Amino acid sequence: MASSSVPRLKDVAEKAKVSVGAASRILRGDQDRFAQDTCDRVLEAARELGWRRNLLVNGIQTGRTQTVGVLIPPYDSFWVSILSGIHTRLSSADYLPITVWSGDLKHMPHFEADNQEGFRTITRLLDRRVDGIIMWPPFSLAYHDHFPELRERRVPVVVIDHRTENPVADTVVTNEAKAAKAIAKHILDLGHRRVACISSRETLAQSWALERRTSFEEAVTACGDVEMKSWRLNETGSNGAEVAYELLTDSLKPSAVFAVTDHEAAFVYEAAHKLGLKIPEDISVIGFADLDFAAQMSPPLTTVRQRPYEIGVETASLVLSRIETGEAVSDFSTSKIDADLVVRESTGPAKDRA
Amino acid sequence: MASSSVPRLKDVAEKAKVSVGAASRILRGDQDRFAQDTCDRVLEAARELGWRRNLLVNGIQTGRTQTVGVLIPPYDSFWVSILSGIHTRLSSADYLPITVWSGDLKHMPHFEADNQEGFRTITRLLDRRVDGIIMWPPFSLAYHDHFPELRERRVPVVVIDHRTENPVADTVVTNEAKAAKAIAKHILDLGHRRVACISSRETLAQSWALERRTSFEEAVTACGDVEMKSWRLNETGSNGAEVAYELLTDSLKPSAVFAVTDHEAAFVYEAAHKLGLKIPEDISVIGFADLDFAAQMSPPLTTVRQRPYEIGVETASLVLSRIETGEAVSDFSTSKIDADLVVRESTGPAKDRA
DNA sequence: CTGAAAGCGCTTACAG
DNA sequence: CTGAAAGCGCTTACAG
Repeated sequence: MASSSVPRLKDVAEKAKVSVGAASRILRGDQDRFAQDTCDRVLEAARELGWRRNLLVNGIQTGRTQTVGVLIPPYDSFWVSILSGIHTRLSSADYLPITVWSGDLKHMPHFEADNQEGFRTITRLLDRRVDGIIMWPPFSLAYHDHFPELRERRVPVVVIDHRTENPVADTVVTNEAKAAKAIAKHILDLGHRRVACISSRETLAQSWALERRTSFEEAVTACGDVEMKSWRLNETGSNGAEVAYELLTDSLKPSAVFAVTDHEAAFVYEAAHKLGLKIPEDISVIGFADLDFAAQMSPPLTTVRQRPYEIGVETASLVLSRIETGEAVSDFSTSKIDADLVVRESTGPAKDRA
Repeated sequence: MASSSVPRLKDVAEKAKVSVGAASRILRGDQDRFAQDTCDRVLEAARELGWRRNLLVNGIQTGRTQTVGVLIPPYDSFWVSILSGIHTRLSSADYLPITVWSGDLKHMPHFEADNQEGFRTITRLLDRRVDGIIMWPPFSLAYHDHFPELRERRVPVVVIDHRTENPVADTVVTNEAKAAKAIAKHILDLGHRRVACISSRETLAQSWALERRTSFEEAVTACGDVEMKSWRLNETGSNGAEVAYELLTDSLKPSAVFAVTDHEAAFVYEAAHKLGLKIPEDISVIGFADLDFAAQMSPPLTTVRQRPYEIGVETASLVLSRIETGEAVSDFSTSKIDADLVVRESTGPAKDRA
């Protein structure tokens, strides 16, 4: 039957017949300094009124809001798991994430359409005084562009899957080189010597794709007698099916294809189906990420299982420790998380060794 | 080269040689009352210092933080699209979502393990003074349980896909009855007369499943000469494959199965495959939701496409308008969003009409 | 046209 | 052991 909606500390203090200061101290646990009896009265009053500290006040007093801005959309199961790791880790430290992503998820490329827009989004978060920010590649670009203005806010930023020449933030990535070697070994061990790679668009926001492809190329060509050739999608990423088709019908006549993510692997499946090529009898296909649909494909896709949940946890831990330290950093760190080859049924021995 | 990290209004005022009050008014756009020259100085100073209003202060002064708590995990593509709709709508009103979900997404049932935990989560949001809350069913249960304590906070709550006898919040749901009729009509038109339904667990948090199944049963049995029987999963939802198997081998010998979501439909596919039953030749299967994998199944699944993005937008609009109005509501509303039958290849004519 | 003052809800030295 | 006062960053009647 309380008439005022939200009880103030003043109400508690009055009810317990103590000063606001005393009430504040007692409710913060500073109980040694007060008479048992006083403490009881205050605690009881607070309970009865249902008083809860206004965390916003803490925010303006300490400069810490215990919130972290998270600029990652649930693009696919990889990013969803990353988000899961972030949320869990943040939650365990009693931090809350504030997430921003607008636009229909079906048209994800929009997320990188406009660095100006990205900057505005980052600014909105900063206006809310988030203690730190975690972002995926497209926003990292916007951040990089506006770094001079943003740096003065001294808000730690951790970026996932995005590396640049002059890093302006801590970074967490998958250990691409190591994974590439494992894939190359798997393919070469099966006897494949004509190898294709289908990459994604390799836009600025996809430095991971660039690195993944080149790491793979290096690892494969380290073995002398291999022919290999790489393809990539167009600017908008709309021609996956065509590129896959082109690749399979190329004069190289590849017996194995490495797709930079499972998404591209799906295009290869599609094209192979159209061409009447059997997987893995005619063509071996290997993906990357182990997205939720990979095991369901027919045949089940051989791929590299990244550790998105771990990436999320690691990323969150990194921001939290940067927040903790509170110092402006100049030497940004890079954490590399391993990934594991998962051999399923889309890869098999090369029939010919022409 | 600013030495102090974040500029205060005081700094701006000093730089522009005006009082803090004047600076505040000018920066809020109250420029008519001030000399053009003064305005320019203040605006310029603010720009140079990179001053940005501390939104937390607004929060404590007005009692409005322009944030909405969102208790929805990205469980599957249905919920992801809902989140997308919510984020977009909220963003357009310059509100920001604060999302909470912990626990590994792989073990989603945890979300409903503990209403006490759910209550604590809601409380954490409230402590941050969110202006409103949107939640999915498992949290709705926690909210319902603790409604008496929570009501005093006067924070509007909108619940998705959860209906109870005594609603304690506005609700947005799919128009189950209408969808059920469309499905029933489709199945009956194809000549099926022995119909099975596989529901989910139908826990308290799955009132939608209960309603969906019963709506379907009603719609089907409205046609006189039909035999129908329903199954549902066990408490933990772990026996989908077995239930599907059981259903297909039941003495009913159903020629069509309606699965309460595409997830259950996938179990039916699996069981049919094991039994050597062809879809749709031997058994027609129809799902619900049109999840991201539905069109990829073989054969592509006939299902009901819900409108999650629209549900998200509608839900967000509802909280926003409740926040706007600011009054405690007693007559909670229920919005029903339509869903559309998508006929693909998993349903076909009944061969026999025994 | 502009400033001084009180206030939002709470915390924390500083007195007593 | 407890209270009065100043302060966090900003806003807004109220004076002048």
